[in-house]
This record gives sequence, C-alpha cells and structure tokens, in this order.
Amino acid sequence: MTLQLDDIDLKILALLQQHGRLANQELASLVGLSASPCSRRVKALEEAGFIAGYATLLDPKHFDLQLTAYIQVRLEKHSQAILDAFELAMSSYDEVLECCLLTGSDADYQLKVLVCDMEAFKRFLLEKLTTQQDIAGIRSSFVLKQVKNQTAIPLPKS
Amino acid sequence: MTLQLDDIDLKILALLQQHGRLANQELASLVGLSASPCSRRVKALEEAGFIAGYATLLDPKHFDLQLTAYIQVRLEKHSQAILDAFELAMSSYDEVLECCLLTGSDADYQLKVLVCDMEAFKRFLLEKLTTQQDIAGIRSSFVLKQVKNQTAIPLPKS
DNA sequence: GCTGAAAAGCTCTGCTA
DNA sequence: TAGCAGAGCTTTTCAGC
Repeated sequence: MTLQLDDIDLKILALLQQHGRLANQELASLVGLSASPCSRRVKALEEAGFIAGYATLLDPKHFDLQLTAYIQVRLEKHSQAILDAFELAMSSYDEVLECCLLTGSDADYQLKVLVCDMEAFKRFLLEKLTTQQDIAGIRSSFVLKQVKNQTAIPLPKS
Repeated sequence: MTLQLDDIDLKILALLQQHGRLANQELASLVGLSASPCSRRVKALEEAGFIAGYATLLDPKHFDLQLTAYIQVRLEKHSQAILDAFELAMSSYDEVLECCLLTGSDADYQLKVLVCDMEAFKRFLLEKLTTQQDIAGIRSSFVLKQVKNQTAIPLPKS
C-alpha cells in the first residue's frame, strides 16, 4: 500500500481500466496534467501493485468460441491434497477462464469454461473434468446471453 | 472474418492477450518479424474485429474489494420488457462485473459482483437488486478463493 | 510535486524487393 | 508480404519553480 491515492490517480486508473493502451500524452491531458507527472504516477501505481497487468481482449465469436458454461463441482473429500490437485489441474486448462472455491452453495468449486461448441464441452467434461479423482457431482449451466462481461473493478468515486 | 489467421497471427494474439502493452518492437522480435509487418498485422487484427480492446487489470485487494459473490436470480415473468429492464439495470452497476442469462439451471440470470465487504454486499442486495420488479428468488454464493481468473481465451494451438 | 524542453526510443508509412 | 529508412510522435529524464 504505502501510497495514498488522490483524485487524479483514481481518474488515471479509471481511464486505463477502459483503455489499456491509451497514450500517456492523451491520458495526461484527460486528467489535466502534463505528460511527465502522468507517466510518473502510472509507474508508481504499477510498482505499488495497484496495476496488476495489461491485457488485450479478444472477441470469442471471431474464434468460433460460442459456448460459455458455468460448471459447479462437488468433491467427495476435502483434504488439502485433493483440493490442491484439483486446482492445479483446472489452472492448467486454457478453456477454464475462472475457477473459484465457493461457500454458500452446495458446490465446492465453480468453473467458467469457454469452448467452441457442445462437442468440445463434452470432451472437456469427459477428458479433463471427470478424469479428476474424488468428484462427487457436476452441474452445468450454459450462457444464453452475455449481458455484461467487464474487467474493470469498481473504484471509489473520488 | 475475411481474414485467415496464420501461425504468426496466433502467436501475436497469444502474446498480446497476456501482455497488452507489449511494445510492437519487442512483439515483433518475439514472433520473428521485423517491426513494420508486425504492426501492420496488429492493425489488421484490430480492424477485422479479432481484437475487442485493451484493458488495464487492477488488483482488487489494493482497493479493499475483498468480497466476490455469484448471485443467481430467478424472475417471476419473462416478458421481453422485464428482461430488458433487468439487464439495463445490472449493466449500469459498477459492482456487477458479469451478468448473463443462463439455461440448464433453475436461475435465469447469474451475476458476478465485486464489493468491499459483507456490508456493501447487503447494500447491493437491498438497494439495487431486490428493488427490481418481478424477482422470484435469489441465491448467493461467496468466493473463498480465486484459483484462476484470466481474461485470455483459448486460441487454436497453431 | 508540477512544468517545460531536450534526448532517446518507438511507431508508422511509403518504397523496394 | 517482408524489410528498410525517414518522418512524426511518445516517453522519459533533468533542471527550475
């Protein structure tokens, strides 16, 4: 932490969240600074860990990735070794975009999976998920419509 | 579409997904091109719609955003007007990162919500979600551990 | 901590092959 | 469709406030 954010920092972060490749010069003029302090602030924000990284967002439709599924997984046993093995396996699969351990649900894990079609989904289930040890149950839901899917997190309103 | 991707394009996209602000020059050398054809390819990929945008990823922990919840929402009626109103409202809330219409679940919508703490979550439920018309039921699950949370989509392995 | 100017580096475009 | 080279722009560093 060790860095107190002011309004300008928050503006910078809000703009960068939406436009990751905004040129420093333009960013500076949008937040009302000249270029040099602006780039210094961005660097400080990176070094303090506020900025986790930069990403290019691709359009799944252009790659024939037309099926997004949420899979809820229940495990038989809950020893650390079993959880670790499951997490490690899921982390290694490219089609698993998200994997989290849940509470308040009858499932243990929820996965978000992105694949081409139902056939590829079936292969994921049969070849990658159900080959895991100690799975007690699986329930899949499919996305009919992505209403919203943003990477930007809510920031304090300055 | 109208653009057939070759191995180099896929390499470029794979690198950019992970490092959104990679300088063109370095990208070029990583994929084995010189700078100019590389920047021309990136531009073509943007214009063809493969690249949806660029984002800066922030670290939620540095902003005291410590509670991620998935909320499953069931609606009473399913007229287009009601669905539209619900989607529009959810789209307008910063703390709603994802909102999608589901099938294969007893819920209609799943939301992914990111807030500071349980208190803020309660406010979201009471002030923003349950004020919606025609909600038949809500079930919340909380994330205990984010095992994986990536923006990169799976690309053909060249 | 900001500004402004100068140096270094990067990107883009047209040209050549 | 790649590579080269020059023009233009961006970033960064440094002195001054």
